Amino acid sequence: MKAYIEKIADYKDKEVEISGWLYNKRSSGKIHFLEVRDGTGFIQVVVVKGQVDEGVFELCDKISQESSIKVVGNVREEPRAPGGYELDLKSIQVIAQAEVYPLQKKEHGIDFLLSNRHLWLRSKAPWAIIRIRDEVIRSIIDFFHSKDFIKLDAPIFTPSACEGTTTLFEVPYFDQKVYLSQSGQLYGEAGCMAFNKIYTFGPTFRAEASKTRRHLTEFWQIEPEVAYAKLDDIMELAEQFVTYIVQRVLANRQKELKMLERDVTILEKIKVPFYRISYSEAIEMVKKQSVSGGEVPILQWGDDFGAPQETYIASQFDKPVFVHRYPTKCKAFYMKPDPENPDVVLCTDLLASEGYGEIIGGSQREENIQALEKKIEKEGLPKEAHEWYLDLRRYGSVPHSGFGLGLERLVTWICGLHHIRETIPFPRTIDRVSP
RNA sequence: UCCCCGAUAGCUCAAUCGGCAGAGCGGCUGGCUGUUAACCAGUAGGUUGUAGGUUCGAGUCCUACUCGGGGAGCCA
Repeated sequence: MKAYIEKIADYKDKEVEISGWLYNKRSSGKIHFLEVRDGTGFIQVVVVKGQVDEGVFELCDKISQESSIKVVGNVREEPRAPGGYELDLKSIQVIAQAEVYPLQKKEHGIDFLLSNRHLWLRSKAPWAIIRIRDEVIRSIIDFFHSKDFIKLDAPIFTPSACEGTTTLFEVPYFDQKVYLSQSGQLYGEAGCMAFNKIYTFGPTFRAEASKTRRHLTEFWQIEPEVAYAKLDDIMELAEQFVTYIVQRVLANRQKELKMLERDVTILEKIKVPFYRISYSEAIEMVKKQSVSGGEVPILQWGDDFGAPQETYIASQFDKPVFVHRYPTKCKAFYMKPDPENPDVVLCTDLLASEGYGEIIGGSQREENIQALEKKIEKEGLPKEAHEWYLDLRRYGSVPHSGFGLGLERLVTWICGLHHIRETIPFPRTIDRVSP
């Protein structure tokens, strides 16, 4: 009976056939331990001399790492085996003997691993991370589906730059130039006027010359946009959203979190409501810390937070924290100023706990056409490019709000990783585009 | 774009004051009946990133370049 390792417990004391690859081999002369992976999991296969044909035993001694193999054997519960189950080998077929495999069980440098990313994906840590990423993606779709959001796919080719061209990738498009999308938001706003509740989910591109553990040039964004929603509504949506995803990963990817040695007690605390503080309160926190001898540089009201401030603020909380109402001058043109204080806008950033920093940025959008036109003019943005966007205010404008969540930053935090590049199958960074 | 660090065997790294380039892993050969990145013995494996300079002598010091890493700013 054909079986996948992921479901091996269902086949206890039965004979199964597993098609996979030889992950590792340990041998003691008259007993071989083959660690076999099939993509769905890892299992130890035992080959004892005398209990199998002499030819089978000899063959097992000669199979190289990562050779593709089919094994047939009996599934047995075994506490000494890494996965709790073991396969007693009956027969084995080598599909393709692998050449000497470049990746070893011992340590490797990051440059070597990234150059061999196509092979590195087979190793345990990348395998666990990408499976968690998949669970996050499934959770995102299920969450919005359960709330009757429509998935609206924003274009990847976009016409002339809406927010300036410095961080956009330019691509030739027949006899003109277009840019790779850096956000689906403006299209999402059009979508929410048509479908009320929508979300976009797709790759986005930023040509920022950023060289940090939090940046990729190609990354995936989820951007819900909701008609008639105010800032508070969107913060509630965001905390429910993040809570749902984290709890789903805890429920379905416990084994993978353990492989990554993630402290799940931290994740177990991720439940609504999250903390909420204003930008002004956050500035005060940083000041107070500095007065009592802290090392985080102090900021004046009106300055945007840098990495040290953001890390400090997030580290003061055991759950993610919303920082809302930033100074108007720090934020994008489409954000609506607070009617009670026009110096700040109705925006919110969600900072992940443990110093992982911003995972969500959102706001209530400016729905008044005059205010929006004034802002576009003031920031020197091309008016023609925004005409269709202004139409959304001309024809039945309503308050609306939305946010953007960076998939890879979320996965980095959930997995407790040091660097974002491990959360996407083939990372694109400023100086690496292959494999 | 700016600042800091690095490049030695297939991989991860040593090499004292400028004085014979070495270990583990991986490969190969052999041993081992419960291994967990198995272990033990033997063995092969080098244009020290590139180009130049100083020196009796350079992996080591100097200059430039290339590639990579870490951080800043900006952001998700």
